[in-house]
Amino acid sequence: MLIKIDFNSETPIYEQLRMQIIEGIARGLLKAGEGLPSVRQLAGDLGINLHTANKAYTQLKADGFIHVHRQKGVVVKQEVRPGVTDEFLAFLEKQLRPLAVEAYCRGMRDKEFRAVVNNIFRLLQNPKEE
Amino acid sequence: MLIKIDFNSETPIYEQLRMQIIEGIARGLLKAGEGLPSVRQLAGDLGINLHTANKAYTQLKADGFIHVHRQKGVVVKQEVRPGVTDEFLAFLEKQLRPLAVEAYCRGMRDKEFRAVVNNIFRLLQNPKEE
Amino acid sequence: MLIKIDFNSETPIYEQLRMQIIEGIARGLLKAGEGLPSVRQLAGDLGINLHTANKAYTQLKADGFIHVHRQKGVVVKQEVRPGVTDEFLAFLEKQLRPLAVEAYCRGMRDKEFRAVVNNIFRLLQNPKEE
Amino acid sequence: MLIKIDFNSETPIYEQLRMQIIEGIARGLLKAGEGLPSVRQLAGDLGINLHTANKAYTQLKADGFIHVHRQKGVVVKQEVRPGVTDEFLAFLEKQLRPLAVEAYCRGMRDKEFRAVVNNIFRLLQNPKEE
DNA sequence: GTGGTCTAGACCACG
DNA sequence: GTGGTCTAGACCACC
Repeated sequence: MLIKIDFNSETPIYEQLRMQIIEGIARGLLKAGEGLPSVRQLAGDLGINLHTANKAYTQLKADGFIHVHRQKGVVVKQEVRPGVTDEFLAFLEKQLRPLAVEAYCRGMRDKEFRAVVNNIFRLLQNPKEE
Repeated sequence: MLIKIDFNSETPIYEQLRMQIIEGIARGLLKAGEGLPSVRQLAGDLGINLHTANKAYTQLKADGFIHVHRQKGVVVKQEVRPGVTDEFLAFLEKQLRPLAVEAYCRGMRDKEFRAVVNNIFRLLQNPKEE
Repeated sequence: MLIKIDFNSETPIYEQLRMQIIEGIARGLLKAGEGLPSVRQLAGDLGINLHTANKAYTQLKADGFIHVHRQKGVVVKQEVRPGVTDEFLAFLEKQLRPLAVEAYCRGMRDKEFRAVVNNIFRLLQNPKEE
Repeated sequence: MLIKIDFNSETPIYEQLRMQIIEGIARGLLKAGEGLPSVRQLAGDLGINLHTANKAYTQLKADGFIHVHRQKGVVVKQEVRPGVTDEFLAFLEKQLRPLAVEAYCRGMRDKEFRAVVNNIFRLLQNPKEE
């Protein structure tokens, strides 16, 4: 899977990294059991610091998306994913609201907003590369 | 309109302030021409720093939501808002994607995700206080 | 509350820090809402690096023991604690087993082992300093 | 006796190996004088590195659990084990404390904690396989 | 070779 | 002043 970092983005590098790996898992580009590059290699390939790459992995590990195999290295987990907790729903609503508000204020209505959402989900369910 | 600041939130205070005022305008709680409290008063009421309140107002002014009237003080603008530009659509998609991805990865499907979106919009279109 | 770091210990500094703060909360030495020193001050006082202190705080935050108040700084949380999840029970059993095994092998029996456990719990329920 | 390695575990392989052999001795599955597989065979069977298997044996030898017989190979020792020294008690208390603290903080009380301990000991005293 | 830990110095946004 | 992020260089244990 190809990972791209936007060094000008406001979102931290380790966060971009984290999200793209999660997206890879969600879309099936990264399959359960598949190995991921080592922190050193990943950092080298992307031209970022070892610790930054490590931070992304550490969080993914804490969230149960990946785990470290003593021989295979870093690997995509197959078992339980976090799931849709009430906590997550609250988080989602909180994150979504400002976006919806600004969209509404610019004249966008729910129908158009949902269209954007649908586009994203269609992409997620489509396993081939963009 | 009542404004509430969450001091434990990760989102900066000035940002919370800004969003709540925009939301007030969107929902019609703040009408065009209506006066807003001065920076000093707002800061005092909410128990926040002067600079912080000022930052929110400055940005709202730059975005064309409010303007400063020589006599009435800070008032809500009546003119048209920026509208749904292609730029905004791209921005929206970029912000929405990581949320959708994580939701999807946790087992949420488009239907459930849209339900959350609908909830928010229903609230926006309902002019009475929550 | 007084915190002491053993620089010769095998357990990482940030882990010692984390455990002592959790212990402080458990024993009631740190009460809900109480403020904790800033990372910089804590690091300075203990003679450790800023990042090491930060790592402890970051994990405590992720586990819901503390949170960052935008004005008061780092604060002990009052709300929900992690709770006794099945995950934690499995973790506990896994950690406990090697200790029990070695104790058993040295001739210790369950009664004596429980005595040690009871001692620790008695200390926890006793709010005054050791 | 059957040995199982968890390659995803945080505890090093050689440590898992060591603990399982000690547990085997404790439970009477491995009797005094009984022969153990050679380093080569053990490593081959478990699919681990030679050094790793060797490290476990070396430590077991140093701790007086096994010894190398010129002809029989690696055998379980029959002599007495170190016993419950004050040193070991201190060690035990130090290891147990963080576990008890976290458990307590999650709402677990001594009774429940002891129940977990009892489970482990019951297993140890039961000579048949799990 | 790997990941984990610690240190150090720098910049930025927030209040 | 605070916490958050990024970079850098070093050491260690494990395999």
